[in-house]
Amino acid sequence: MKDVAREAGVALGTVSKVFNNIPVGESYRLRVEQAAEKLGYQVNSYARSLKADKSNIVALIIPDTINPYFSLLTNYISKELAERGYRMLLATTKCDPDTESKYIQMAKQDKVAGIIALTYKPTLTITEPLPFVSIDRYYSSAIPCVTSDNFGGGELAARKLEELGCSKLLFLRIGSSVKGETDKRGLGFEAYCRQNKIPYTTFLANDEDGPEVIFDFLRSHITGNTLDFDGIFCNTDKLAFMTNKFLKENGLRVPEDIQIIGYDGLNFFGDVTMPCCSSIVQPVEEIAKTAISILLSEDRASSPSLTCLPAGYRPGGTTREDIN
Amino acid sequence: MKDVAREAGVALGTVSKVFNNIPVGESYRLRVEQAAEKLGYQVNSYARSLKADKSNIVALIIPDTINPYFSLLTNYISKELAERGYRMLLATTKCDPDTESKYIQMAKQDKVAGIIALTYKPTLTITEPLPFVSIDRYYSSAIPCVTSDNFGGGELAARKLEELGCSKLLFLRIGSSVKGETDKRGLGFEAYCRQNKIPYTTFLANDEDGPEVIFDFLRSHITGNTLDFDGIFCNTDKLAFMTNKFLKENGLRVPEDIQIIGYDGLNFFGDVTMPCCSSIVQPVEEIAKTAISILLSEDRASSPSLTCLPAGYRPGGTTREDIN
DNA sequence: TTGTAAGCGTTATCAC
DNA sequence: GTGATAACGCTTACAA
Repeated sequence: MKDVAREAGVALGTVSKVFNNIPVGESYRLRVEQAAEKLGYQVNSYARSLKADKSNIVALIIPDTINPYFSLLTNYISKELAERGYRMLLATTKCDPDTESKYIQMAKQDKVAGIIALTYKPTLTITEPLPFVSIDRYYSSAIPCVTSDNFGGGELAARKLEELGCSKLLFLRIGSSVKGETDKRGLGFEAYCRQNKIPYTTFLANDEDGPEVIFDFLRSHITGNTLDFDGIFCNTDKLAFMTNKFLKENGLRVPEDIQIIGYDGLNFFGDVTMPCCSSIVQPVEEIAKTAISILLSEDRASSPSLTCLPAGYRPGGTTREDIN
Repeated sequence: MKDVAREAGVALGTVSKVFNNIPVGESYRLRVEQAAEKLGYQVNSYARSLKADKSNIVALIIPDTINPYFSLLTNYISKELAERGYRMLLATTKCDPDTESKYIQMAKQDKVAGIIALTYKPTLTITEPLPFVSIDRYYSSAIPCVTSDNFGGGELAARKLEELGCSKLLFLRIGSSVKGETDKRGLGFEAYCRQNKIPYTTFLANDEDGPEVIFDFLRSHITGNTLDFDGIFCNTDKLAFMTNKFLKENGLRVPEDIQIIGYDGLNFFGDVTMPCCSSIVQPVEEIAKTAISILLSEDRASSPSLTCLPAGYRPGGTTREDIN
């Protein structure tokens, strides 16, 4: 910067002003810009952040980027941050609470503008005034949480199955043993069934158990070529996909005899022309946008502590829309 | 840091030494650590980077994190960098050359330790001495490129299909019109066929064309319930998946009558128990490790300008291993 | 409007 | 081994 000032024959402060869009004599501005160009000058963002005691970097802390839902989320958060002039620091935790804490520490050292996290730590305390937004997990009214309307999505799944002619419903769930907002998917489903007097069964498993327990359960409900259920709601698309595969391998017909709805709205290879199953679609892009809006808003104190964005239904081959 | 020094009753320099693991009297070290703990002190990485004129952040520039191959790569690069004490800045470009350039600029300003990029810019010039490693696209001997052994993978696919009893081979390709290392997949396939006198056909399409032209081509080779080919090698798993789906929908039997091998080694939902097709598996984790090793090595000048890591074959339901 | 100088939190140098 | 001091590149009062 000094060199630029010398080259342009102006003072240091003037150069700084030019790069901060602070009004300056037009002739000066030109001279500075030319000098900067000539010298290939670039502002040093560290010096800048040091001075300002903050940066325009946001940290995203997420279990991994392999799970398609996580990678979708990562993609949209990255995109949205870029549009707002922020950069993204990505940390993957494999759901390990210690790693999560470590990265939160690191992010503080890095004086990031804020943290967006999808964590599995049962307890989490953000002492600092550091902007923090949680996704899919509610901690306290002090930490804004953004998620899809899991309860409503569960209700919607039940209603859709009902409309599609199913009368013996089943809710299948596999997931983390750590409580989260996504557990409400099942609650919404059950609430709708009870309210509308639709018989339903629920089977829950934890990730640690593995999918085999789900298959065992299904097996125990197969008699010859029929299953005791004709409509299944799975808490994720992955489970819906696996259930679909399992049933077909066992001689059952999907969607002719059994219809399946998942949750997430994922597509094979991320290609919207290839939905992986009929599903309750998460508004991933909206979730990303909302999380960032809250994170960067001036007064986060006034942000709702829980934001549930509407999820919609999308057919994807495991339901019989044709007969509607 | 000043506060810590005062609290501990030592000089500023001493505190600095403690946090940099520079030998210091044990009693001093203890006092400093306690004071830091008490005050909740954290080093400011901006001040540090400003001083050092470099950081321990590496930028990853990639089209998106939706494509499963990209998200796998992102995941492993993130993991590997973390293990080496680096953090990762992620930038998604949607394959737009301008965006790519912009992010490379930004990364320079951020004084990152290096850049790993999977780009689609036909021309790219890294003037700076900034460490840069390209993935899947070779630019010049000055820019190290890491990729899988695409040529060898193509040969392997042809050999496997031959071993699996196929005699009328087809190579299908859809991809970017920008030349890249991955184009060698087809070359390897063809080379093997020629060398072994196996009849083969090649059909190439660009992303802009869309998959429909591939389907049209296939349609024109279907006669009743048979296809003119019995072994197909697709340049990506996505194409293999789509081809498989198309053929089945058109009454053809995979893998009974037609066997398909893709390239990438992807799994549904990233779950290794659910391969999406028989495939030539990219050593994604190795690619990530190698790229990082080269990027961070002291003398990158001595690094090979093109590193091709071996790709292996993995059955995945679209080939008939049973009859082997 | 422009120039000057202090200071952000570190690290490195050098007497002590 | 320890402690004062300068310097990294930038922003921002404040003085000119």
